[in-house]
Amino acid sequence: MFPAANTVPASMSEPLEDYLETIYLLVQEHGFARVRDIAKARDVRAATVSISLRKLSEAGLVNYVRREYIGLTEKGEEAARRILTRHRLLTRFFQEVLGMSPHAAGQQACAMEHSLTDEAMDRMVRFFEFLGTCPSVVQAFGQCPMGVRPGDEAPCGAGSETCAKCALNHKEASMSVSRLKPGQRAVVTQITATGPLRQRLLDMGILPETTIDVERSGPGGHPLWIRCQGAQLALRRAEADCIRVRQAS
Amino acid sequence: MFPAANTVPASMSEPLEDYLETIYLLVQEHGFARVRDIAKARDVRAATVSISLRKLSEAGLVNYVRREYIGLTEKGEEAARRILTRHRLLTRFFQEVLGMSPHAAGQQACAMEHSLTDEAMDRMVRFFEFLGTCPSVVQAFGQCPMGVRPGDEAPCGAGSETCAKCALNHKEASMSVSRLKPGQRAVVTQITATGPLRQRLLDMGILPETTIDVERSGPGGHPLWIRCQGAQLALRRAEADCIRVRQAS
DNA sequence: TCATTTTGTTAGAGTTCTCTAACGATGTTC
DNA sequence: GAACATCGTTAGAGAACTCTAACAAAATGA
Repeated sequence: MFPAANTVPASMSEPLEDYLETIYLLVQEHGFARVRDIAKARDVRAATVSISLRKLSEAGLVNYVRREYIGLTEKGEEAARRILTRHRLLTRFFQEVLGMSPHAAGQQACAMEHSLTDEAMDRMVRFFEFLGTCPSVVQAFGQCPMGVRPGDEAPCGAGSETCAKCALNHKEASMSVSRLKPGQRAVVTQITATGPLRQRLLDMGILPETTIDVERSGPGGHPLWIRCQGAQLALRRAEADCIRVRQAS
Repeated sequence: MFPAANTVPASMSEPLEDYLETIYLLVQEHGFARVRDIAKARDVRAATVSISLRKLSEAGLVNYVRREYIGLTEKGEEAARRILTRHRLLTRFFQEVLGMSPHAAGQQACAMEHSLTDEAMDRMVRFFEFLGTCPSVVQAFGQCPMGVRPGDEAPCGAGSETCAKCALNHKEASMSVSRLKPGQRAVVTQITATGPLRQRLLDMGILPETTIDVERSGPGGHPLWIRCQGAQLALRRAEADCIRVRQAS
C-alpha cells in the first residue's frame, strides 16, 4: 500500500516541473531553497508551494520533511536538469537564431520547454551543431534586411557574435572530451552519439557551445568527472568518447 | 448585468483554443460541425464539448443555440485562424528546417501553438522569408552529416525540395499582391509591413510560401478579396501593398 | 524571557477541465 | 406509430492547481 515512490510518473504536470526547476536553480544559486523563495520565484503563495512539495516528495523527486530544508533527490535532479536543458536550448534558439532579446527569448522558452519532444530536441541540437560548422548561416541571417533590424529592441547582435565563434570552431580541430586532463576546460561542439545515449547526454545538459570543466579522470574504464552548467556529472568512457569539444582557455 | 459577450478575454485557455481550431477545421472540411464530430476530433466526451460550447458562445466566439448547428462568429474565426496560422508556421519549421516527419512536426506544433508569442512568430516568419532568398541554408543543413540521415524515419526530403523552390524564388522578380488580377494565383514570398499591420496579416494566415488566389479586386481604394488557406479575406489597399508574391501557375 | 515578526502548514473554497450516468430530444426502421 | 438508435444536455463528481484565512512553529529582539 505504499504510494509508488519508486515509479517515475509517465509525465509530470507543467507546474510540478516548474517547481522542480525552481528548486534546482535556487539550490545552485544560494545553496538552499526555502518555501518562501520558491513561492517568490514562481509568483504563487507559500501555501501552494507547501502542497506541491508534498506531491513532489511523494513522487520521490524531492527530499523533504515538514519544515526542514528542501533538496532534490537524484531522480529529481535529473528531471530538473532535463527541463533546464530544454530551456537553455530554446532560449538559445530564440535569442541567437531569431534574434530576440534575452528576456523575450527566456519567456518564450519557459512556455515551450515542457512540450519539446525528445526528437525535436535532438534535431534542434543537430541544427546548432550544424551552425557551428557552417558559420555562414546565422551570419547571413543577421545581415539579411529581414533579420535583426536597427530599430528593434535589444538586438543583442547574435548574428555576428555567434558567427565569430563559429568561424573559429570551424578552423580548430575538435577532439573527444575523454582526451582532456583534469583542470582543463573545453566547449562542446558536437555530440556524435545517436539514440538513447545521445538523448541521455543531451538531458544531462551537454549541448553545443556548453562549457565543460574536467574535474577528475580515472584510468582506463573509470568514469570521467566533469562540471557542466554548475552540475557535477560522471561520464562513462563510452559517453565521453561521443562528446566532441574544442579546447578553451 | 449581461455577462460580457463583447469583451475579448485577454487570453483564452488552451482547451478552448483547441475547440475553436477544431470547429474551424470541421466547418472548412465538411461544411458543418456537430458536437459529436468535435468530441471525436479532440478525443473527449460529448458532454465536455457541450459545456465548452456554452463557454465559447458566452465569449461571443461561437454562434450556438442548444441543439442547433455550430458556427464561428467573425471574432471566433479570427481567433481560430490565428492559432491555425501558428500551427502551420511551427509545423513548417519542424518539418522543413529540422527535418521531422509531417506527423511528428504536427504533434510538436500542436503542443506549442498556444504559447508562441507575437514577437517570436514575427521573427520566425522573417527567418522563413530569409530562407526563401538564401537557398543555401536549408540545403546545406540537408547535406550536412548531422542533418537528416539515411536511417531516419520519414526524412521527407525537406532540404533539397525546399531549396529548389528557394532558388527559383530568388531569381524571379517578386511583386505586390495588389498587382494581381482576379483569377490569378500567387505564392507569398515576403510581408514587408511591420508592427501591428504585419501582425494582422500574419494572424490572417498570410505566411511565406502560402498560396493566394485573387477573387475580386475593386478599383482604387476598394478592398481586394483573396482566398488563402481556404478562407476568404478582404485586404485593404495598404495591406495588399505589403504582401510580396511570386506568381504561380 | 516574553513579545513580535517571519515562516510554513492546514482547512476550506473556487476555477477549469474532464468524466460517467441518466435523461431528453430527434430520427430511422419496420 | 411503436421500437430502437443516435445525438446532445444536464447533474454530479473528481483531479489539479490555485487562493485566502487561520493557525502553528521558529527566529528575532528588546
